[in-house]
Amino acid sequence: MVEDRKLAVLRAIVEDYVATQEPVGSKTLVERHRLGVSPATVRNDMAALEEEGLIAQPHTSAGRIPTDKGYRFFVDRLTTLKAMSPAEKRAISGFLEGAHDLDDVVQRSVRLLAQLTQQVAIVQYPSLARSTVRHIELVALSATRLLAVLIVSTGRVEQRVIEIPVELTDDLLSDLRHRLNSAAAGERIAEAATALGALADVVAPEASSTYTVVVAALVEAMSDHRSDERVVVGGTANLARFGDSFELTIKPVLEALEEHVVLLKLLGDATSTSQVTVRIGHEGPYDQLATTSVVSTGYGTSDDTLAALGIVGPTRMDYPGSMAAVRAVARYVSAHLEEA
Amino acid sequence: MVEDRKLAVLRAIVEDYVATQEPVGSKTLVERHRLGVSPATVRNDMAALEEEGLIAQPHTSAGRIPTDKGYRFFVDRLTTLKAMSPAEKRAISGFLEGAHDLDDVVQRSVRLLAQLTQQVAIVQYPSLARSTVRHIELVALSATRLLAVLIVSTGRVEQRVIEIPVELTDDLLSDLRHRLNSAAAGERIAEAATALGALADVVAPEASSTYTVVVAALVEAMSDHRSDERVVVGGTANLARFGDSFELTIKPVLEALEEHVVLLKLLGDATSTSQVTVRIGHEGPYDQLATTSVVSTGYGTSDDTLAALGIVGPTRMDYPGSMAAVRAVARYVSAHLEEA
DNA sequence: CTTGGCACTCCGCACCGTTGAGTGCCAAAC
DNA sequence: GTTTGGCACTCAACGGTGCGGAGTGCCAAG
Repeated sequence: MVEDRKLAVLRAIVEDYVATQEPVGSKTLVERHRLGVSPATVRNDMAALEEEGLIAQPHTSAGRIPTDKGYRFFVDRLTTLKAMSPAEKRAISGFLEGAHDLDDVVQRSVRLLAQLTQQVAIVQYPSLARSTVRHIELVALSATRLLAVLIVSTGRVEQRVIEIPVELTDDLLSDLRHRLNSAAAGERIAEAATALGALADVVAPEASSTYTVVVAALVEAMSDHRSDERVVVGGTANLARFGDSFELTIKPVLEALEEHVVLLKLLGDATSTSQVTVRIGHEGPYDQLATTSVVSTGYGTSDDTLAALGIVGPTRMDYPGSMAAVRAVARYVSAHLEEA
Repeated sequence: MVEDRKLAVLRAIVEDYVATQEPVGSKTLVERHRLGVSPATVRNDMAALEEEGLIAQPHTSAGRIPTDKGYRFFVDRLTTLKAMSPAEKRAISGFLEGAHDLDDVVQRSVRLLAQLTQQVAIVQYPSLARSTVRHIELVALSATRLLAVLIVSTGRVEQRVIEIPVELTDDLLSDLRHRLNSAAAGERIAEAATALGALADVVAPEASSTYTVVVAALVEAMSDHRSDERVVVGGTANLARFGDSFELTIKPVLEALEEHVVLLKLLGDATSTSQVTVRIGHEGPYDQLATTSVVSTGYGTSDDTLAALGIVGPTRMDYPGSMAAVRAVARYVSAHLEEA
């Protein structure tokens, strides 16, 4: 009974603080939420909550704000994920509707997520490593230059321009094309790479040098993890709502957003789970981002998560709303990728 | 003689203000620049410059700062574009070296430009409309689904998944592929689109429905101006150096950077000229960006400018340096595109 | 366990004089 | 005619001071 009220108080503090961005005192609390008890009682509860490290006072004669631990508790125990309203659902699927390009899908997802959550959104490109080869195309640019194009199931396209040691003939080219595709098409990237390597023996000796460079370039493209590191950011303008000190809060975030490596680390383990993950303040790996939280999740086909997406915002954020939005967008994007 | 000194004073004011971000007074001015006259003389000159609207005082007992008109004068008449140092040149070409992808090139250019100028950098993707068709590829996904891939000279790749009304055969596919490529390959996008349309008659009647949908999809992809609107932004963290009021200066810029349409308007006419264009403060189309300037230029092959790139920063910026960097990067990127 | 009362703390704000950089103007010097 | 030193004036920035009020902790009574 008493314990229940304490949690209600914690919830009320979190909600109020998130809404007003100001430390919340006992009086305002009983006014805004029908707690049915007096401010004095609430004060006692607050003292207990502070004892447990769930809330804190910025200074003696101020109201309380939740600590990271308090938010954690709130997220883990006091939150049920809001479902999206039908209108929101329509908005989401409508927003993704017109995209025919992978770039398009990613770009739209970022905007969508940023708009829904009013935070900074991050979307990682689907990992090359976990997708399958759709097609390999070879285009002759000149007698000794070749463009190799690798088209992957998610819609990603990798290209390489290759210098060929001998002159190309149409026959050689179509033979090569055929061999490459029958070996690799439909395979997952890793298998495709080994399959291509294994082909080396079967080739007529006069073509083998050409073959070698082409395969090498393709394998290189397949194992190019740079492309896994591709990440898109949006909604930076939402940082304006922080209201916080620019130097202390916004600058580090902007800097982090510039560094894709950092972003990937922020999205972190989310890549490999379809659960929504929340990382609050100091729980993250960067001290400079001690006042920011990350809400992220993996997305991809039903079999497999391909990449992660999420949002970055102040620890003082609307967790239920953000989590719901992140989950919803991930689902819709996954569905969209599935059908394409 | 006297006129000359007045201009020297203007130049000194601009340079000092850019360096210190603080209004500059007559005394500091004679100390830092060897003007060979007394502060009182400088004060007279300043009064004259203020009369002409080239400088202004934020308040009565403060130093002077250049007006937009003052910067304009400085840029037009007092600036000679610094050449890049050999070290910088090496850095630039080295930075672009490893890029094999168009995405890569664009991405690297943005970072490069942001780093060189310490400002926010913007790079527009090469316009589809002004490039030529390199190759068209058709990949059968299933009996009635087809992936059409359009590869363009700049390295851009457009894809469309197409539902086919009748079952596909290998023969039909390779016939189609051959016809499409011989009609379109090497042509500029606009010509290619019409050439494809004109082919309609030549096709065997049983294939004509397939032909129609494929051509329609390709023409649609070619005339898709969304892709011309693609723009990449980098160096947002450099906004931190503004030191200016967040709400008044940084927020509007962040908002503008979110809107690609706005960005394209900012780059503006630069697309069609290889000259470096400077737009100072209120000269731009957005009132909210009255305290920011844009330095931009077109880039592309030697025959043709394909797109624009540039930087956005406070009106109080290092114009000679920024202009030199923008010009240099544009040149190197152009060269890089040329050879690929 | 809850509540009203009360003394206490301390932030935020407004007010205020001081300081100093910078100006404009003028009369003398070049 | 230009340049210069001198001088009075202006005004933002800064540090100190003094409330007012929100919020607390504690205690004794319900």
